[in-house]
Amino acid sequence: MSSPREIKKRKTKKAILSAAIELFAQNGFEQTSIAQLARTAGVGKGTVYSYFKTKQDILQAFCDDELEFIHEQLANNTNHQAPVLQQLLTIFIAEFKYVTRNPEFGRLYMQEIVFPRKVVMDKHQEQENKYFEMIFPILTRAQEHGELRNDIELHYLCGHFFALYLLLLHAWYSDFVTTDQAEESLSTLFTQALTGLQPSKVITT
Amino acid sequence: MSSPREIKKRKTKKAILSAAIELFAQNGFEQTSIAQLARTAGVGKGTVYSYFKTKQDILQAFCDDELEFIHEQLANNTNHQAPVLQQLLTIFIAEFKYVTRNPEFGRLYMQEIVFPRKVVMDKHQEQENKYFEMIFPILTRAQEHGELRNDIELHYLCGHFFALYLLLLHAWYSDFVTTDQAEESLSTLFTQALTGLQPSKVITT
DNA sequence: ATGCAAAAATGACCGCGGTCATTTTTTACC
DNA sequence: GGTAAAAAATGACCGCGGTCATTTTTGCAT
Repeated sequence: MSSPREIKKRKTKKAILSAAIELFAQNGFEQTSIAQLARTAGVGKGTVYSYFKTKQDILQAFCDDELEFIHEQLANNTNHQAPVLQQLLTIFIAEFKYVTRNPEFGRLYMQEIVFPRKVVMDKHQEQENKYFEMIFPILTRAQEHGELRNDIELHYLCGHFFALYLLLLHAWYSDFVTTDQAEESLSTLFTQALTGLQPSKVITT
Repeated sequence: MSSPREIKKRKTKKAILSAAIELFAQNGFEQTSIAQLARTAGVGKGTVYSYFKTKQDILQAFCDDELEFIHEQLANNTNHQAPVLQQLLTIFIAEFKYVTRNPEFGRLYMQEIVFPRKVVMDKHQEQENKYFEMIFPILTRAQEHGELRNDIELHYLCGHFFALYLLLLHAWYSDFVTTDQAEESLSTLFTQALTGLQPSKVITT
């Protein structure tokens, strides 16, 4: 699998991605043309399109890589003894910070993640599974510890928290909450979701 | 406000929107060019852009109008005595059905609603307020009836349900749930959100 | 080394969304 | 009705994302 051909291809792909990172960061996504990107990467315009289907895909590939790195970081540094609320907050806020660091990238990235085109579904499924793999263990442990109901399917449980994370991002992009307020808001939402939206008629211990 | 000029402008705008509806429905959004749209509407290409900032805005205007109509319909036909779960389900499923009828439109529409560009923020705020105006009364009544906790701010309460609605759309666009399963899934999610994700140590009545 | 087929790179080319200087239409005033 | 200023309509034009027939490079058998 490491024929000289493959090696060169990988190098070219890296070159394109490096050029993309540099130019996107410097001039923004929309303001960077493929021609310019190709020139910076030292390849022809057509070459770019033999490595990436669309301009979007270039951004997607970059963001996916970065996020994967962050997830690995988190996975290794998570305190599995901490309350589930704390663990999830840490993960989602880290992701939030990353996604909103460059609002333009984040917007385009999330648009594609949440409402994917059929074209990129395969990549998307794969990414989603990685996501589950990160969250599921935390939720399972929490279920075992009695922190979470175990009559709720893991996908649903995961969905609730993901949904609130999406809500936070929506609120941020709509200027309802600032970056400073993000953690507090998400914490409130998570807590409310845990305790339930309807009044409990009795005292909870 | 009804000077002959205004009247003609409205007529032109209608013509453009009508052409858009026809062509978008017939050939899809991406496959419809502004030149073609302008020809069908019987105006010049530039004229289209003096009525709408971007191609996206045309779709947005169309969807907004339609959804407003649906909301009015619902507002008049809602049974305010029904359980809050039922009322919310009716509204969100109606909206879901509409948004997913044409997956391509729905995707582009939701992408813009959930992660708006700064450019269209004004329109967006306005739309969001209309949304609150529809949901708030239901939630307030539910709070008064003791169906919902009244120590949760209305925006947050609204957010929880909206978040789960977004999750449903995400799941649908990711092929996790089919249209048939939508209502059941959303019902499950809403119920879980109401009762809470953590075990209640006691009996709820 | 040489020839040759497969793979990779290329840039001219296309139709598109969007702009803007110019033209056409409308309005208001005498 | 004449006319000048304001408003609206227009399409040639631009740079873009994306395609594809052609050229260049590569890997391999001789």
